[in-house]
Amino acid sequence: MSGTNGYKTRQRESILRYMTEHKDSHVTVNTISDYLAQQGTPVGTATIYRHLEKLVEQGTVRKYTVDAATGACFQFVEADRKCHEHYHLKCEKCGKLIHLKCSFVKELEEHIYAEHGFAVNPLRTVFYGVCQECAVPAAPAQKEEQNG
Amino acid sequence: MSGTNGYKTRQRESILRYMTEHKDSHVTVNTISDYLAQQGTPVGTATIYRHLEKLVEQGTVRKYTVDAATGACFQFVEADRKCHEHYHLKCEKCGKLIHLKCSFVKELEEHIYAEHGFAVNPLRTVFYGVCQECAVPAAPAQKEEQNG
DNA sequence: TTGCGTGCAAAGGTTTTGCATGGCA
DNA sequence: TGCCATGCAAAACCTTTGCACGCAA
Repeated sequence: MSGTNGYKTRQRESILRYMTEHKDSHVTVNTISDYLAQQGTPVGTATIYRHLEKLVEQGTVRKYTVDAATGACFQFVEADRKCHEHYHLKCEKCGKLIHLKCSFVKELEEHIYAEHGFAVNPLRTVFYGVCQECAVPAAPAQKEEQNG
Repeated sequence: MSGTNGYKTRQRESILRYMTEHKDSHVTVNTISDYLAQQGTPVGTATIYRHLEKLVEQGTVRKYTVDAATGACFQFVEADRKCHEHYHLKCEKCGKLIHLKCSFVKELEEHIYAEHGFAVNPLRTVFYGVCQECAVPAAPAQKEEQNG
């Protein structure tokens, strides 16, 4: 984190560009790898992991580990946006990820810090539950797959 | 649940007993496997996974996937307790898991349901952040601890 | 030139699966 | 007896690591 943060390489550019161009979606290393390969600018898996690790440390990218078999999901984080007010809701049935922009959560965050001495990290915290569509009793999906 | 849920076997009893006796801590499959082996009642890894999977579906056990390398953590859930008001705070630095009993969170839960149409599942939701001890640069709490 | 960045492959880990056997009902 | 449960091992998966080479600075 001190000063210069690495060389400017083709691989780094490709990864960073991909992340910025997909800032609203959650992607896996596999997704990135496949995409870059199709674009004619393939990047080794290990390299992707190494870059993503640094980006997570910097706070440029946030990381979710939903499942060990599925692998980790990464999402680009804009420095300009108020990402500390930006939480996520993840539906346990359809796997959909919903962006939650809500001042109420911000209040809770302050409450937990003031009363419980715990500084919540919105970048990592995910609310699990059931979304509106999946809650409809007409279609009680029991065992759905986990997509992104 | 759908009627009879499997045979009553020694392995099943061992796993269930272990989970109920460790309801306050978070254990991995490896932990369970080692413990049962030491107790003289070894159970195959695959069997543990298969049982745990069913227990998670039933809601008897909750599952956390912190890291792909570390593996999933499982915790027994008591049906009697008001677990729907019981959230968890997990420190990203020392790994400590804190139980949060707070009416404010309950309010947020209702707000999200009413305003955003999303039914939060407290059994699965974990707030990530930094605990009081680790926030002080002088004395960080012990590492790698996963009880709670 | 210096030393980080990269890719390949192997190693490490957790989790799943196939199949023959064992045991509950 | 019928069929689920079990265990073993292999497979599948994501992720990390070692090493030789390439390339930015």
